[in-house]
Amino acid sequence: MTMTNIARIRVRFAPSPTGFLHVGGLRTALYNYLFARKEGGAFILRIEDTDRSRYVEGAVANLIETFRWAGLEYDEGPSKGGEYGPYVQSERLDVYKHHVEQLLQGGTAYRCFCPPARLEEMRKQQEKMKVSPKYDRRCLSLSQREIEESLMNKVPSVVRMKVPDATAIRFQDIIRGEIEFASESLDDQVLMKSDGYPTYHLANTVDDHLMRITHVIRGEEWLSSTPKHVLLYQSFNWQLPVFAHLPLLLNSDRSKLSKRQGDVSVEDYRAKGYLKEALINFVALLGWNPGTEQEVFSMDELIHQFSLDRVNKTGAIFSVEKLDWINFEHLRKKPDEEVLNMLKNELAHSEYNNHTYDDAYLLNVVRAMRDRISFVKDVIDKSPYFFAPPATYDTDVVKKRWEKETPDQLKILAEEFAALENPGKQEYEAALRRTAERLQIADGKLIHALRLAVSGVGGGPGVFDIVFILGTDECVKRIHNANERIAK
RNA sequence: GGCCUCAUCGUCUAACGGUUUAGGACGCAGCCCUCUCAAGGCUGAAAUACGGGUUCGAUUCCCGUUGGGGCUACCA
Repeated sequence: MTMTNIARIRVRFAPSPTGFLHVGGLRTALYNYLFARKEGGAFILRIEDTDRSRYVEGAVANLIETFRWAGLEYDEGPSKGGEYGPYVQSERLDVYKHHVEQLLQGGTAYRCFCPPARLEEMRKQQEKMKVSPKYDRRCLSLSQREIEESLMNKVPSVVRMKVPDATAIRFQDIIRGEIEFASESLDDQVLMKSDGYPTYHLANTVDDHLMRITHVIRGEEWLSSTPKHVLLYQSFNWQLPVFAHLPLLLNSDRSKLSKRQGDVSVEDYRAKGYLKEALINFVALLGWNPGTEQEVFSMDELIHQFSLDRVNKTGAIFSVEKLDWINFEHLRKKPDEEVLNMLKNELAHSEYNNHTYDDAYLLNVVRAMRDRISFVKDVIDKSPYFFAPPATYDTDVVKKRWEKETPDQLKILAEEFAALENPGKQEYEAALRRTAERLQIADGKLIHALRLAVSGVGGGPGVFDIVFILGTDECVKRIHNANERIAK
């Protein structure tokens, strides 16, 4: 029996449904997930759709599907439910209304009837005078009667937070230590918009409290809004959660990771053929490391080793070279049969989708190619000759390896192959070496010519592996083809 | 501009005042292996932004400079 009465750890990922899940979002979600699983806590998904103008149809379904693909299973959230739902903010409007009312009563918030045009004009003036744009609190001095009158006349209004004067707002961040803001630097933030929807600041803090969130783990872009949230917690007299602001993911020029400079959505990487294990592994390492030299992790290993105090502070550039290597590492760990299934799926979506290949054949192809690829679809791209006879012959290789006596030599080799009975890889090799000796040419010369004839290219698995996989008949056919089509 | 924040190889990072000629990984180059291409093995080039302190001793602590980033909406 321990003396601690610390509540069960609860964390959340709270995206707004404005499009596809960003890799930065994936990392934030992952750290939340890893932390929850490591600590035996709960991982909650909450949709922050309070900006109706940016809402994208289908974004939530897409997000949920991406989570499912990535293996980020949430304990509470949309289409799953939970004790503290609903988990979609647009379904919680009455909750926010109620809480804003409370703030109004308590005097830590006030109504503002200023038209947008006035605010804009004011902001322009302030910028011109090089002072930081802030609301001038004109509506703070409205009398009760004036407020009621405007309300009655249905003058559009918002509710603003009343930031206290001359106060230092301090909070602890697990990753960054103590952070302090002067209240003067804070604007009287809008909490409730004129359309009746809350702003992020209000909805987010109210929900975090109501949903018993213990740790707020989010991107660094929220660091400067945190004092506003702290103020809100204080106004409600609520206990502060623990904050952890994650370093940002950056473009190669060190600006905040964005579109226009390459792929940023998880879907893009999924479509390119990256394994979910690789993407997860890679983003986990962007801002965190276990302190050992291990670089390749399964999800379970990440869960066991993850800890927030090994998250670092510097933004990390998302560069794909290492991701490719990690993908290769994860791919090579998969059993042949699993790669086979992925290959069949790739074939179904390739130009060879009207051919059928039997599993035993494809399994041989997989075994021959697995060390040579980073992506399953590379099997098709790098060795199309396993799926159709060569359509062309690499001209550089032809120039280097194809001589005028080559066709005759290959013809003899083909006859030699044809005479073999149920040959294996070794028998093909023996036959070739025998032939080379008989013709008094170097083994290599015949090998290279054979490779070109059956595959059309100069690289790939061992040539006897290729020949064995293709089979005698196919190879003989291809040799004759090559002899006819390669002129020199 | 203001506020906040960050600063080790090209990139991801290790080092929590001394065991450091600053370690690992990706990428890059070379060599070995080899029928080619890979994989694998070995080797190499490559970093503490700058300037002051503190200390017997600073990558590590403090201050400043510079540079980067975030925020500065009735967006999240």
